[in-house]
Amino acid sequence: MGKQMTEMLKGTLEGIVLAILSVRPAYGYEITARLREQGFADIAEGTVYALLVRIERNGLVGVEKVPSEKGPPRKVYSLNVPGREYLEEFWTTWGFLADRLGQLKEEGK
Amino acid sequence: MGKQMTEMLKGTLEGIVLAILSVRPAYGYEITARLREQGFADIAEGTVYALLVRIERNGLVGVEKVPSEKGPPRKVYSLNVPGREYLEEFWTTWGFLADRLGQLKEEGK
DNA sequence: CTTCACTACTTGGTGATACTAGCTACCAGT
DNA sequence: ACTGGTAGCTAGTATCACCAAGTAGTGAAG
Repeated sequence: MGKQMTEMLKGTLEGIVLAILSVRPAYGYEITARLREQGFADIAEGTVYALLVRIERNGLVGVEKVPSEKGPPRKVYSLNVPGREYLEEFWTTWGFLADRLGQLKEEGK
Repeated sequence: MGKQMTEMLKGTLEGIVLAILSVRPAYGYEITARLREQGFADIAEGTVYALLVRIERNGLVGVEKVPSEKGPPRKVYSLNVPGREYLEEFWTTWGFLADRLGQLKEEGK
């Protein structure tokens, strides 16, 4: 997309990935692919991997190495309890923001 | 609020301010006050001023200096044509993101 | 008349985040 | 041997909001 999307993703991409992981565990390459399918066509692979390292370091996910038939072993991430709490906070924050924005959009027309 | 909100505001605060200006021209101090009323209690003044400088530099707004009875002269910003186009793009981008997030939230429960 | 409070704008430095642009490595098919 | 798909990693860059402090003007309180 463009610069606007890039900036908007700051702060939300983390929540998006956590939300994906809340459905079921997944590994980086898979998450990137799913994002692309969902319309986030130009999210760089490197971005996702860096984000995964970060949320692991912050203790929001657990990791398990699983061998793959095609290529190097996968690092499968799964949301843990602190991760779920963090995701809840994310939805609250997002809800507040979406409310304000929705209101502003109404006023603007 | 917290770190999540800070990060989420990146990219959206600009749109929020442009949306405020799309209703009618305003100056920095006024915009800050209005944001606080609207629930963005802890947006730093410096942040708003820096943002205004940026959108002026990017040619999205016009500026007019207006004397004030109380304090230094006000710099009144008004949205120009490129600014309105940019705001349109912002709403499109926001709409896309809000859609995806809404869908993800559904799947997650 | 000096201090305080409110109005109004400015500036330098910091931290967090996504992007760019590469790289390593494993496997299958041509 | 080479290509393409799978899978993960890294260094450097740009952008953005925040923090902290400062500059100025006005009016009211002491």
